Amino acid sequence: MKMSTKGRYGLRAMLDMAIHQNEGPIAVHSIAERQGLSDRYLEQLMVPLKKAGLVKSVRGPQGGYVLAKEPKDITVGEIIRTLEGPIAPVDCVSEDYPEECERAEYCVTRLIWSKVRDSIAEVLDSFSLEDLVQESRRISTQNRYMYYI
Amino acid sequence: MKMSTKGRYGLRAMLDMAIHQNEGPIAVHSIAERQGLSDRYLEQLMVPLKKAGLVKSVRGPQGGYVLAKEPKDITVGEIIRTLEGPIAPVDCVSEDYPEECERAEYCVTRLIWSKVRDSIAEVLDSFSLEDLVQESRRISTQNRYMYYI
DNA sequence: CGAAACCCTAGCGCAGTGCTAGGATAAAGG
DNA sequence: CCTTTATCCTAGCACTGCGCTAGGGTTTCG
Repeated sequence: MKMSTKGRYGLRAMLDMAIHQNEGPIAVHSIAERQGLSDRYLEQLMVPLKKAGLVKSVRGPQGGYVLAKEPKDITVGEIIRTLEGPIAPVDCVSEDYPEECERAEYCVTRLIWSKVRDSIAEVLDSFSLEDLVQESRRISTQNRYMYYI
Repeated sequence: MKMSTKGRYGLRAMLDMAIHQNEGPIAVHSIAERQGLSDRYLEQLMVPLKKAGLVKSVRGPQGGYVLAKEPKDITVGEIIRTLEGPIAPVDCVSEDYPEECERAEYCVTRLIWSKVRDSIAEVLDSFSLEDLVQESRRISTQNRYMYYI
């Protein structure tokens, strides 16, 4: 039941972009530097994010990535699903195309997994990037007006 | 964010034992047969369950495993934690010994992960084996009094 | 004594993770 | 035009854990 670095790094990158939203396109290497991540690896995570319509890219010098929507319209759930796939503690209760076994109809444990899935989704969908930016500001102003993520 | 077969098979085995609780010690191979699992593999899952005090073993012929507590006193959460380890979508919010990085204090995304952890734990801890047995009976009586899991 | 069960350890193929690497392509600035 | 700066695209690779299989050893009942 572990989240991979894809979801974690991706969320941090998206939050970083939301915080620096008014600074024009942001290069991957500058996000990676601030976040202490490999830029070549982070680069790869931007591909699905772009495909999903969460970010837009600008090529060439002074290029980089921009959020494709307002932070308030991007939920954590969207980001995680884009990078980690549909939420599913087990395949038979996947949000997309659950691979139900022949016992599914009578499966009691399956009820548990679907409740777990829903509770995870509920948390992830209840937070927008905007919420995280505000929370970040709140924490940071308590610490010499520095932005930490 | 996937549960491994350890937790899934283990929970099914425990539920199977709860359903056949009044039949004395239950051999691993009979559980495996009913559940369609490899008995040698299931055998290995019994080791941590025994260590955790969830089941007791009886050796020799007519031996097998018995629940060490009443089904109502065994939660799904206990079983899953025993087989999958502490609940933790990421290591820095593990229930046991979170490996906090130096940014933990100011980390906004960490707040999300801790809420995810809590919501998972809340679901898993709210169900006992007794609950599942009853649910199983309810479903099964709708289907010719057969026990499905 | 022998069969039936639990117990213990080792190994192994497979898939996914978390990168690194080498380039190709586009665009802005001189 | 040409260099620089960035995104884009593909490949590969070490490592880890998963999901078993296998070969025994040990206890206990009839």
